[in-house]
Amino acid sequence: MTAKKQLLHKEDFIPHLAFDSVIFGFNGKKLKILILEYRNTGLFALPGGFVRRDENLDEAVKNGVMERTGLTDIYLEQFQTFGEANRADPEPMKQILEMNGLDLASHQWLLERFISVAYYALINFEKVVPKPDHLSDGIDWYALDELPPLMMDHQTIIEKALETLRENLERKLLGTNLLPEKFTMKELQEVYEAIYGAPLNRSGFQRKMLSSNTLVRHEKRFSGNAHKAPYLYSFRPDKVMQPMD
Amino acid sequence: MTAKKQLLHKEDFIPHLAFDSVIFGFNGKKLKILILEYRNTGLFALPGGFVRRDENLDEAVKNGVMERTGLTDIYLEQFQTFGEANRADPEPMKQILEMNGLDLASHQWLLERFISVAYYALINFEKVVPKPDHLSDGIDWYALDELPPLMMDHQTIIEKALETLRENLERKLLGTNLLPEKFTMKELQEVYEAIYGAPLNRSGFQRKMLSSNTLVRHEKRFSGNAHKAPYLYSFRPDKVMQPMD
DNA sequence: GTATTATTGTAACACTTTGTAACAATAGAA
DNA sequence: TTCTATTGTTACAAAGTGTTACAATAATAC
Repeated sequence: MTAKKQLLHKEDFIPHLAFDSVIFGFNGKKLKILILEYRNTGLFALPGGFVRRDENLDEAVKNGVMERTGLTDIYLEQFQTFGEANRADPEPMKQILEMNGLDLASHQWLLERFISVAYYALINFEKVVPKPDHLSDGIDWYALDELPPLMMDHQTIIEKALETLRENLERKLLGTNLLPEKFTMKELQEVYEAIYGAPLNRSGFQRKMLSSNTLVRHEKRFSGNAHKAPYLYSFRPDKVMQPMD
Repeated sequence: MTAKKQLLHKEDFIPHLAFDSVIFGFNGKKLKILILEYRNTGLFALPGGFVRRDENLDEAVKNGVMERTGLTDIYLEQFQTFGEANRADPEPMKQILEMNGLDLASHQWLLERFISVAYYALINFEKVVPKPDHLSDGIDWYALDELPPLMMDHQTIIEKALETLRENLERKLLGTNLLPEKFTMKELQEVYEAIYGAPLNRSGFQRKMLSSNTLVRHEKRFSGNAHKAPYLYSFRPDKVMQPMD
């Protein structure tokens, strides 16, 4: 057997503090989330990480999400900190360390209690090439209604993320971040419907969007189908709320 | 000189983790906040504290706010975690420790970086008897536009708290928590105006509140003044959102 | 008693927003 | 040329909002 590796040095990180990220993408039909699968354990979890001793919390999360998605410039929003004393069972983490051939003694700190600051991210589905982290061998998109059983309180974290996303959708024009630069009114409506989980009235939706003075109309898009071609739109950049301000 | 005391034992608490509370009260005219003044330092700060190693985060905050206000059953809501690497300057904390005659070596951990989870509380102004904590000799109500200069990023924390309170005011019927059990329509309107910082239309406010089906009308209140007596109202308990769920 | 004053509850009106259905325009296929 | 699916826009009713007006009324002054 090879010597056990050390990967996460205790002295580099703030102890007992972690972050988790709920990374939303929209594939044209459904709202999806990136989920990690840990090597040989059958354990699924949200992408997360730890905060270096001299690193801003926001930066740590930004870096973590960048590494998983390959994207810079990501819409990221902190939504809640989870601090129940018993939110983590150390057993699964122990399994993960063992399966990765890591030295248990020097990674003991990972089995202790963690307070986790949770963020959600909105990304353009088409641009992402998901990449597993050091401890996992799989990362994949899962629809909200087809999630695997998740570690710890990650199911709760996702539910809270979705709740916050719904509350902020219109106020912060979050639709932008889930769509390509230019999109049709129908595509925009489908994003809204995927997030709300309910159909919206086509006419009313169009009227509200147009009257909100947040869209710029561009050329039509000819899809090759036998019907009237829709206009393309983009969001007025000055109307879109920036992340983390 | 007496031997230096030890008050906060490092081993009892989660390191690098704190909480701060923005405790709102309404005195009938203005929205106010509880601010601590540290002994002989001229330093002002939000009431806060640390989390014991086996204690739920929410519980730690609840206990902290209970100690400052003397109230149980407080409306508390977590709204943001502040994790900038440089949010704290260790000097003021050093001063506070010295002025309290505390042993610097054993309290060294208090001078390190802290991530702070911020909560706001809404309380019935009349019922509170504010009590300073161990390190401070003063605690007082300050109107939002008359705050003293505050330590660290506490001014930012207050602004964010107010922003969140405004966003949640109607959706979560937060007005209840700042008023006595029974109140007049005018008093309710004054709470809203204090939070929004802007006057509201009397007739429209009344109509909206009554049509929202969230108020119960009780007997009139005769104030002894020469005009029509207003009805008293209370919120329908089943309509009021509970804290922390 | 009666008049007076300040405040409250409610109605009235215009105006805006929203829900819903309808209709004309149009890109491609038959 | 006709047909089909989808889109942009209009029309109309219903609901909601901003504003003004007015009647009701609790205490005081006379």
